[in-house]
Amino acid sequence: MASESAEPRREPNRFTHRELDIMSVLWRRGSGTVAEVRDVLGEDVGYTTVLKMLQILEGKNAVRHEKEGRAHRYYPLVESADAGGSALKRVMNKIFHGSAELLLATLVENREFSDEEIERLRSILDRAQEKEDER
Amino acid sequence: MASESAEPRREPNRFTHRELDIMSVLWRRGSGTVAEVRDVLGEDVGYTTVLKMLQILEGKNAVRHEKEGRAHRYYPLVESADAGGSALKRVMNKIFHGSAELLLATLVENREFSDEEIERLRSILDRAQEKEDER
DNA sequence: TCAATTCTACGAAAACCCTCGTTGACATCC
DNA sequence: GGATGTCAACGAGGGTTTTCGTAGAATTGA
Repeated sequence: MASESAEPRREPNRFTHRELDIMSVLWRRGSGTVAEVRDVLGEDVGYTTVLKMLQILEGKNAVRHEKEGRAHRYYPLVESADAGGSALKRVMNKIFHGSAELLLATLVENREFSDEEIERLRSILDRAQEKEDER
Repeated sequence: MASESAEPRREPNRFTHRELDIMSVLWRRGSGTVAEVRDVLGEDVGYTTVLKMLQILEGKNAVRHEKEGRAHRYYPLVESADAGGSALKRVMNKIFHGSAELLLATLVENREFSDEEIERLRSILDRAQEKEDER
């Protein structure tokens, strides 16, 4: 039966939907007040809702805030690269059987890339290979 | 009779956590009974829990089942490539600012790929480019 | 036949996620 | 001063997700 070690702890860098919406804004802008974040999200999300989510995220150590006049300015503590790495790993393992190739194939299949874009993608692989070769 | 109501409907191919765990097993194995799925997930998930999730997934048309003896055998209806495409798009937009390059860079950074793997990734790009050139 | 096992069905509890109403603090403008 | 606007805090409501207890049907084995 279930080991009762308590901790229904979530794996790190896992965000719910709304949390991700909000983190996304902070990553893009670097920081944001409640009002600023809300502006980006659209007026159909209540002010207090955004505030609450930011407070929840703060409780999870995903953001921190500083006083700015009478308001709070929130900063992301979790890096988007980290969150992205976790998310990609999850997607790769759960959906693509752990295969990066399958993942990449799906990516390029679902979106039409121009020659230049593909060139840039290719150069990312080149750089990775150089690093590999150095070892 | 104005059926207005703004669809709280979820975008297609979006799975919750547990749902994804279960779909993942079905994608890997091709199909599974409740007991089989549960074996893969580990004994810390209750039998009836797995059954319930499969029934929920069936209600969402993500799986179907056939009778097999006294048990049910479940088959995925949603393709992993479709779910993967949606998931990648979401990750790319929310976390990587819509940039496939950033996504790929993070992917190759987080995991060490061998030369052969990188070669295969490269050939995926080659194929995509050929298709592009044909147009 | 009886007991144990293995299965589905159902319902509801528990946990979590998201939302917003309300309050009170402070600031500004008249 | 009083009205108005912006802000954080708190708490609770409602929805969704995840879990499991219980019941009953079918099968197996003694």
